[in-house]
Amino acid sequence: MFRPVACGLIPLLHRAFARAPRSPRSSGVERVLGKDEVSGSIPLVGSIPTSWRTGIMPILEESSRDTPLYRMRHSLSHVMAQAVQKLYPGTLLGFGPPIDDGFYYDFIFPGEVTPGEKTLSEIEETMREIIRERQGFEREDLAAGDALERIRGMKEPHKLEYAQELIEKRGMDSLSFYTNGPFVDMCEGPHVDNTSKLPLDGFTLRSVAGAYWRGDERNVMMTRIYAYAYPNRKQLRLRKQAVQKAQEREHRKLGQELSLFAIRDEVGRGLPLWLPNGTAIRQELEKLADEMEFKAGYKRVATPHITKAQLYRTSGHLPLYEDGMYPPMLMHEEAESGGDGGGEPERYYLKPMNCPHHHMVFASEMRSYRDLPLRLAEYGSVYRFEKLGALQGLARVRGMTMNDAHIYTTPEQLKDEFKAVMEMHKKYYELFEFEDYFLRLSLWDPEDPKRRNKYFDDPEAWAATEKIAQEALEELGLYYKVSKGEAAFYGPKVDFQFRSVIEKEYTVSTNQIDFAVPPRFGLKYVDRDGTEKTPYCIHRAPLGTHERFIAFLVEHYGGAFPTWLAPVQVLVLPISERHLGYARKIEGLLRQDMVRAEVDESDATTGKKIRSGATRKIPMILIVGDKEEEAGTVTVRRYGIKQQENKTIEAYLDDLRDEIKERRHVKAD
RNA sequence: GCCGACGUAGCUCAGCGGUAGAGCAGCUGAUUCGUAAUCAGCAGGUCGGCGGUUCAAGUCCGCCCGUCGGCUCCA
Repeated sequence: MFRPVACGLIPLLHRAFARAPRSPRSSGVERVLGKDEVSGSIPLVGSIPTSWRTGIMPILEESSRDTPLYRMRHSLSHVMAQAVQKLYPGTLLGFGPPIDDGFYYDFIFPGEVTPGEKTLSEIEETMREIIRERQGFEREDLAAGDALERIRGMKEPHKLEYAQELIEKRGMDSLSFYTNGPFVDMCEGPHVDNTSKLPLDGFTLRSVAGAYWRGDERNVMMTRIYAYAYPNRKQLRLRKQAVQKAQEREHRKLGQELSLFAIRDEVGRGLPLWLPNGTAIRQELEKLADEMEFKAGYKRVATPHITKAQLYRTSGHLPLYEDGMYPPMLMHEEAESGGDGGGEPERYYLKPMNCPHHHMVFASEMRSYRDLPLRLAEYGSVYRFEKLGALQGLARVRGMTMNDAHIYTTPEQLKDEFKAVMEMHKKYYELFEFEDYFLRLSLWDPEDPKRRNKYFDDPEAWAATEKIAQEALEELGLYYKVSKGEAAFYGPKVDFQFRSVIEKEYTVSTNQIDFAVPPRFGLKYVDRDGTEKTPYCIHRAPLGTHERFIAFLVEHYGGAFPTWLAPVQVLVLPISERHLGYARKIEGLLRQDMVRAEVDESDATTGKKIRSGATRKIPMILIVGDKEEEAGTVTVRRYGIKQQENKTIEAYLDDLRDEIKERRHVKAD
């Protein structure tokens, strides 16, 4: 929804872990794509079809740009540009592509004019006038030189810049132009043949946003106008309704309604307070990770929140990520270690990642090949100074606690360990019943000028580790998308990409190979032959961070958690005051079983108490009145399920224990 | 950080130059109730903050802070 359909690129979406045919050998680097190719979207309604949900490997060929929907949206974007230039003469153009639910166009408005959302309806009206004029779209292909001449005449500097790039860097020998009415745009097309084909009531201008030219903050800030566009009013309305419905599941909204977390400016932006309900979920996740990691041979460690600068110089993080770190605390009482004796104060940083500390744990004693693989795990809290405008509820924060671990391996063990981590992800994802996500294999891009200094320049090591990561995916039969230039600075990685209900894409989990940092720390193990060797390191976080992971869980379950995860698992509901004693007795039994239970002690009516429990999405309400008290039973009313059950207390407790222990999902009606 | 929109009670919102309102939540009382809202009362707001215009400012203007939507970055 947010990304333009880029030109000439074949988007691939792979539903990982799908029970689909093994990915053919030809998948992978042969299919390396540009780093920003389309990723489609959850098709709320009428978007470009993808198989995000169906598990079939979708390949949107270039021809998919030539759908009626695409043409319609693209042509509407030209109509919008024409309308804007009519209303605000002198407005310059950027890009104006169709997107998954409509289109946008980037503009630079002249002088003091900065249209806000109030002017959108005016632009919309002008667009409708243009559509009614029944303008024809005419295509014209010009040879490179003539094309440049034409664009110079159009006085569109950004179009010119792009045209020059197409000709000089990409070697195109001609460019195409589309004319409709008085409006001419350099554009690849295709378009509808006449504006009369455009739906007068199928589009609406949605928002005004700033956008840097070509997405680079060093460039000029343009004004982007977004629009929804569908073939007719009904589909447009469906889209708007779907967006509204999605917002009801948004973790920020549910987080407040369910009292999971709070972000207070008094504490700091991006620094969430975990309320008791949210903390219960964190504890359950930590229990789960403890169990999973213990069984897989991981060892728990615990490391401090602040550390001397030298550690991050050694790791290589400081020069690369200092902007992303909280500024240092200067300790004037201590001379800087690793300094030149010039009396500089010691600098301590809040840790932005756990790996350097884990490397120090590795280095704390002599290691033998017999110690490997050594798997060090920690739910570690880290702090990153994310940009103000980037913060987003729990999904992007400045303080977070990560399901982190570092696995030190010999070269021979690397692939198997990497695969074992993938398998662990699979177990987790099956447990949560996640389905809508895809894997992204992120590789080195030595050509990327913006990041040339980011990477360790060791082509051989990159090639070797990228091969291992790719083979691991292939051998597991996983689908994935390749993204050049998205690797970590220390090695290739596989990211697990999810979309939030408001269709933002996030990395939730990650599995990374690191060949670069262990040598910088001088990490060694003594091999079988008595020589010292440097281990590889795997960084992995299947449960990501509590913050982002829980944000996704909230949206995934719409706030209605399975019993094992629910902040309040059982609400005991006495019919009247005389049943309070019995209700409290049951609550006590549940508490002794470590079940998060409450009694509704209000004097509201039964209907009101049920409503209030249901509003809190508590998985089970136990109704206890005369019948139950006499028979020693409870009446179980599950969230979202009409059919009630009456059970003895003992039977209920047994069933509940099993359900929680097995972390079962119980489907609503 | 940048561009735009928006900030009224714990929550959802009305009021848009002339004495701050509603519903829900909260508290008190009555009610003791069998499956998604019992009734009544009370309390709750320097209308985000600071300046300005005006006889008079939630209401108009400016700056700041915050929230949301984008751009960028990332777990």
